[in-house]
This record gives sequence, C-alpha cells and structure tokens, in this order.
Amino acid sequence: MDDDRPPPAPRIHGTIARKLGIEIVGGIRRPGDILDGEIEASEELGISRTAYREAIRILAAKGLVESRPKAGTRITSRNRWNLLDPDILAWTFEGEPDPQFIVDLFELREVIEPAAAAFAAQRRSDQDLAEMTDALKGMEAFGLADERGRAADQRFHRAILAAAGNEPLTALASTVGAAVSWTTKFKQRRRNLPRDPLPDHRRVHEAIAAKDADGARRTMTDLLRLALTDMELPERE
Amino acid sequence: MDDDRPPPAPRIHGTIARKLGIEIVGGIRRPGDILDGEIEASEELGISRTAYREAIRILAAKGLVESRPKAGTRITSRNRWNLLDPDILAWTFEGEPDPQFIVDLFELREVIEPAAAAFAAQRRSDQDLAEMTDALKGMEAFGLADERGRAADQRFHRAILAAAGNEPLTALASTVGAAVSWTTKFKQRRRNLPRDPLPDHRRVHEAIAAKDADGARRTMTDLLRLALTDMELPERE
DNA sequence: TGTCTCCAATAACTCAGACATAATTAGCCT
DNA sequence: AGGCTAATTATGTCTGAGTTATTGGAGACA
Repeated sequence: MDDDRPPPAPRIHGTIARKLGIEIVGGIRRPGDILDGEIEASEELGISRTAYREAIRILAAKGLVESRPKAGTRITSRNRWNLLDPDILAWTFEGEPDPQFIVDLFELREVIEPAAAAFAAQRRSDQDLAEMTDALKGMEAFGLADERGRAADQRFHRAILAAAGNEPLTALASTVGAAVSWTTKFKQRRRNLPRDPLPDHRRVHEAIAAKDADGARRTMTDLLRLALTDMELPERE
Repeated sequence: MDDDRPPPAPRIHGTIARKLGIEIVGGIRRPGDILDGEIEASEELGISRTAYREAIRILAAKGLVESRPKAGTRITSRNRWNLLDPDILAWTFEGEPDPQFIVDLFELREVIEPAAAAFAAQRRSDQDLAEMTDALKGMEAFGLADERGRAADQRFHRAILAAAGNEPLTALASTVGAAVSWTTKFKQRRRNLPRDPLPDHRRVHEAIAAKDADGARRTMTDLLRLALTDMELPERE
C-alpha cells in the first residue's frame, strides 16, 4: 500500500522548479513580477528551453505562476498559491519563513489535530494504537534532540491522523506534519529543549487508548499550545 | 491584490493533464499502474511528446504520478496525492465521487469552518463584515437554486475564512469552498431545496457582527451539520 | 543453489531548431 | 475619442536526435 522506493534522482526540471519556487515563496521574486522570456532565462541558467518550460509547468501546477502567450509568465498573487502543497511548504522553510506564518501554521494545527485526535479515539483500530505506541517508544528512546526522535514524533502525529479515518484530513498530515518537523528544528536552533514534551504525548496516547474522545481533544490542544509557547514567537495582538 | 484576469486559453498540456488526472482520481487507472511510454502515449493521443511530457510534469507536481528512466511513469499510492489541490478536487467531482469522500469533506469543513468563524468574530474588520453582508444579500436575492446565489454562498464562506486572518487556513477555502459548490450542485440534482439554509447563514452573520466568537462557532457548526443531513448521505457507522 | 558484479536494454531526460498560436500593442479608420 | 485591424512577440507545439538513469538478466564466484 505504501510505495517506499528510493526517490528518483534529481532532474534538471525539478531542480530549476525548486530554485525558482524558493525564490518566489521567499519573496526574492514578488507577485506581479514577470519572469524573463524562455529563451533568455534558459540561456541564463545554461539549460535547454524544454527543461526550463517543464520547470515552469511544475510551478504553474502549484499555482505560483501563470503564463500566457505574448504576455509572458507572471507570478500570481499569494492567495492563488497552494500553501498546503508539500513542496511549497518545504520551499518556504528553505529560507527564513515569516514568524507570523509559523504562528498561523500552529493555529491551523490547533484546529485540525485536536479534532483528529477525537476522531481517532472513536475510530482507532488496535493496529492504529500499536503504531502510536511504537512511535511513542521511539520518542522516549531518542528524545527530540535526535533526528530519529523527531522522526518518531512525526510518526506519532501521522498515526493519529491516519486513525481518524478521514482521507482529506490525512492529506493535511503530510504538509502540516512536515511543518512540525521544520519548526522543531527551528526551535532547537535557538534553545536547547525548553521543556520535555513527552508527558503531553503520553496523555494524548492514553486518552486515545481509552477511546476518550473529549480527553483526546483536550490533551492534544494542551500539547500544541505548550509547544507553541515554547517557540517564543510573537503573539497575535 | 486580486488578479482577476480572464483565465488563459486552454492549452494541450493542460487538457491532457486534466484528462489523465480525471482518469486517475476516478479510478479508471489505479495506483501502481504504469502508463504507456511517451512515444506510444503521445501518438495515441495525437499530440507531440513535448506536450505529453508537460502534462505528466503537471500530474507529478500534484503527486499523482512518479516517473523514472527505464522504469516508466507509474501512478503513486493514494496517500501521496495532494487531495486538497484545487485541480485534483475539481477532477474528483468530474466523475461520480465516492460518497464517503464527500462525507469526509464535510467532516473537514465541520472542523475548519467553525474555528474560522470564531477567529473571524474576534479579528474581523468592518470591511470584512461588509463583504459578508453583501454576500448574504446576494443569497437572499437569488436563492441557492440560481447559479448567482450559489456564487454568493461561496463568497460568504470565503469572506469568513479571509476575516479569520490566517493564510494557510484561507488556502483551504479555495479547495473546500469549491467543494461546497460542487456538493451543492450535487444536492440540487436529487431533490429541490430540502430546507431553507438562509436563517442559518443569518445567525452566523449576526454572531460575527457582534464579535461573539463562541456564538459564531456554534452557529456555523449548526449550519454545516444541517447541510450535511440534507445531503442524505450514508452515515458513518 | 544462492549471491554478487557487471553489462546491455530501455524509457525517461535533455537538447536544438523550426513553426504555430494567442495576447498585446500600435496604428488606422471612422 | 472610440473601435476595429494588423503587426509584434512570447509562449505553445512539433520533430528528431542524442544522453542518462534504472532495471533485469548474464555470468562469475562462493
């Protein structure tokens, strides 16, 4: 069910799409800007027009640009961007993301994950629970300072989303869940483990194990709120 | 701030991407399937390899396929698809979408929109409120049987999301909001206006106008729950 | 018999150059 | 001044050749 083959080797079109994508979400290139013509741009980059065009198609598919004959390829306004697209999210965190954006992302998590935890408490299978238990063990074994520990953290949250039994909701997991990982790395950068998040995770786990929907919602809300305050980001006025 | 230029004329690569995308999300082609080679496929479709390849790049950007030299282009497993991508959502509703999927979508709305309504009640500007008022008037004027009325309905929900002041949350609006429109059309198909949804909308509007966050959350929840029961879709067991 | 290394086949990838098409712009006419 | 028309131009499409990354199997070896 899960195709876990090694990712394809990086190709030119993907590389260029990534490069341009980072420049766009990073604000180097701004909405309304018109990119250089295909011939000029491809020569500038030392690649063929074909490869450059395919890169543009990728960006257009994600809503970052729109191109039309004669007018050229222009960067669309931000509200047209698919901010939840995994690639776009990853590109956003390649640069220095706007602190407000991170706050917004956490706010989104505070909306989604408690609800997902409640659903998970109601619908989880024993296998789902076993996956959560295993992930929790991984977090305990390595801690969040370790890369493997962070991976286990992500697995824990993904397992909850999966147990919620709602496909579109789970699709958010790959994006928001990825953001979790980036923000955690972000956090480590400025301070060493401000507080032990493991007890919070255990409480969520217990509630889901007991099929206590309200408890799961509440404990998950607590977990996220504390995680956010630990980030020491600007509060919303 | 909003680039509302006429959409570019349909091009071959977009058309083919759409066609293949519909076949994939519609289940005609299944995960794990390998598409025909570029030469064969492009000849079959009567187009050039270039156009076909660009179509594949679009699908790959949305996570539907993955291609590698020698191995070919294969359809990825569903959990890799960006189900929230506006195009994918639209393609899904081109065919007969799985009823369970629609239920999941409504469930997602019931998670997101009440929270958004609560934020909107706290953060709305007078201009935001004016937009909602205007949209509500549009709904009253035309009713949901009319295309313009449905457009006003969408505007109402979008205005709330926008007033919530959370960009990623708003990004969901273009997808979930679009789904609203499709499901409404879906509903009209089987029965003529089961119940007047306007009073529900007015109550949400009043709560947001009064900056009553809890009230906004509650009334929005009611609105969505009733809208779902009106769909007469299979309940989750 | 099973495992490993190497090699050849293959399909996607990249390139180059030409022609077609659709927006835009300027210019013309009314 | 306004609206139609045609030239301009950047993207779109096509063809055909050459390159590169996987793969699957042949052959060597334990």
